[in-house]
Amino acid sequence: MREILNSASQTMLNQSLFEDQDMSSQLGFFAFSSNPYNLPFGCSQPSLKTLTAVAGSLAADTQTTLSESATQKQKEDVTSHFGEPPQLRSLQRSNANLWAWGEVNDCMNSKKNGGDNYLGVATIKMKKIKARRKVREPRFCFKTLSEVDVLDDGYKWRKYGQKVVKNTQHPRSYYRCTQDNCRVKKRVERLAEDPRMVITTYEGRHIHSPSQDEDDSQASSQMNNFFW
DNA sequence: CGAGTTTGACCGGCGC
DNA sequence: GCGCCGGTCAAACTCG
Repeated sequence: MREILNSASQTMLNQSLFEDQDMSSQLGFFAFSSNPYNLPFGCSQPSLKTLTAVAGSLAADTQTTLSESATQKQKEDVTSHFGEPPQLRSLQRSNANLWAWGEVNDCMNSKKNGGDNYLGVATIKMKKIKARRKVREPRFCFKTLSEVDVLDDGYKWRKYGQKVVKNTQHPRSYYRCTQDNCRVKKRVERLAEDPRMVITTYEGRHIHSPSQDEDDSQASSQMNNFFW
């Protein structure tokens, strides 16, 4: 799995996917059908682009895919934005997974249906969020099948709050990076529809390398590149 | 004893 | 203006 992650990381770096402009203006999700290594991976709306790049590296191993319920328009939009790489075709054909573009729109505290204007809705939400908080750090959100809430991403986190969010059974936990001067936060909650799924949202950029055991140092370093 | 967690209080944005 | 809600604070508590 680490090799796959590293490969995906390199692919994304090569394609300069994580530009601030994209990250700060868009929000999305990237989902995996299983995560036996208990590692967070994947990201965000750069999603359309990222999805294409990362899924190309991961699909065979993790059965990652656009959901069957993705509308034809959504698939066409992906194709029109980024061509039709082999990876994307493989995603569209896969029957294995469950993540819907509609769910992408619904996931962040919204009960509204994403519908056809899936990007439009996400953009509107981000504008609302920006209006509410003047400074909004880049955010990544992804969904992972995991029994544990807090995924080991190589960084040290300190919990600073927990909140029961309306219409959800499971509390949302708030974490901050323990490193001095590092203002990265993450939120962890379980998906109401499927409590086996953990939704992790990162906000901000780490200004340091992950703290890791020696065995993992190389991999974690590349994980760092993968995310930020 | 220091680091991390828990949890009720508080704050600010938003909708009505 | 008021109430709701998500996010944060901070004191008390737990753990190693």
